[in-house]
Amino acid sequence: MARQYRSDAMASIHETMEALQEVGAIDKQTMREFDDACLTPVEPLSPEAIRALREREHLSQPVFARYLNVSKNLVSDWERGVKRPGGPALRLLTVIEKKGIQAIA
Amino acid sequence: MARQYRSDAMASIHETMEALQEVGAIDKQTMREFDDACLTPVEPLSPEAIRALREREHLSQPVFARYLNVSKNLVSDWERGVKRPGGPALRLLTVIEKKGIQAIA
DNA sequence: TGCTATATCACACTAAGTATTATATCACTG
DNA sequence: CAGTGATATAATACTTAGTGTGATATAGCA
Repeated sequence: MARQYRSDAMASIHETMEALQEVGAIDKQTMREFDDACLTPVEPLSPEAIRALREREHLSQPVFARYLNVSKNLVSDWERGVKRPGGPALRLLTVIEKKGIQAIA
Repeated sequence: MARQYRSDAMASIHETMEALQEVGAIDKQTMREFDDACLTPVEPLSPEAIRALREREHLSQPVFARYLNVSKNLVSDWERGVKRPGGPALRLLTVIEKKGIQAIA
């Protein structure tokens, strides 16, 4: 329950804020700062953390790779520490970590 | 309601399948094929489509960039057709297109 | 009048991500 | 037991996505 709370709350708050902004009740500046505060920070993931994440979802490397829309070799490289997931890839992994694979399926 | 149906159904079906597999009712092979069938395909996005997507969410380039965990210049490049979003970035954009920005917030 | 945010643009750089190929292991099956 | 297929690791070479810096132009707001 605690895991779901943050994102659900954020979703409804965001909708409310958007409505207020469209109606002119709050200015763009406030909306901008709100959006900034909304962001879930991304922290680097260790190779072990990536493997643990994939195995938590009961997925093989090839299937996991297709979920992320990357090549299967890249997942292998991530898990062996040969390469590090970058900007958008790191965001995807963070989303899966927080909300599960169904969030992006 | 139609927009939510597919992913919600997929989520619960996936949970059921996982439970069946853990209990040994279905084999890994079947699970693999099921996972494959689950994937939402990613189609390339035109520069205009990316811009339309961002504006639909009422986000500036810098804020949109922070949601995706990319630099603000890259979003500008995407929207002007200078660069094309690749593997993981394309998956992120597709998720936002189908489920909204709150899906990854 | 300035201040701030937005957006376009140029440029050089790093490394993420791709494709191909090969190998070893394990599970399933005829 | 041999054979097939999926998984995972591995090496290599290549392409380009993505970064960072800095400059410019514009529009809205105090």
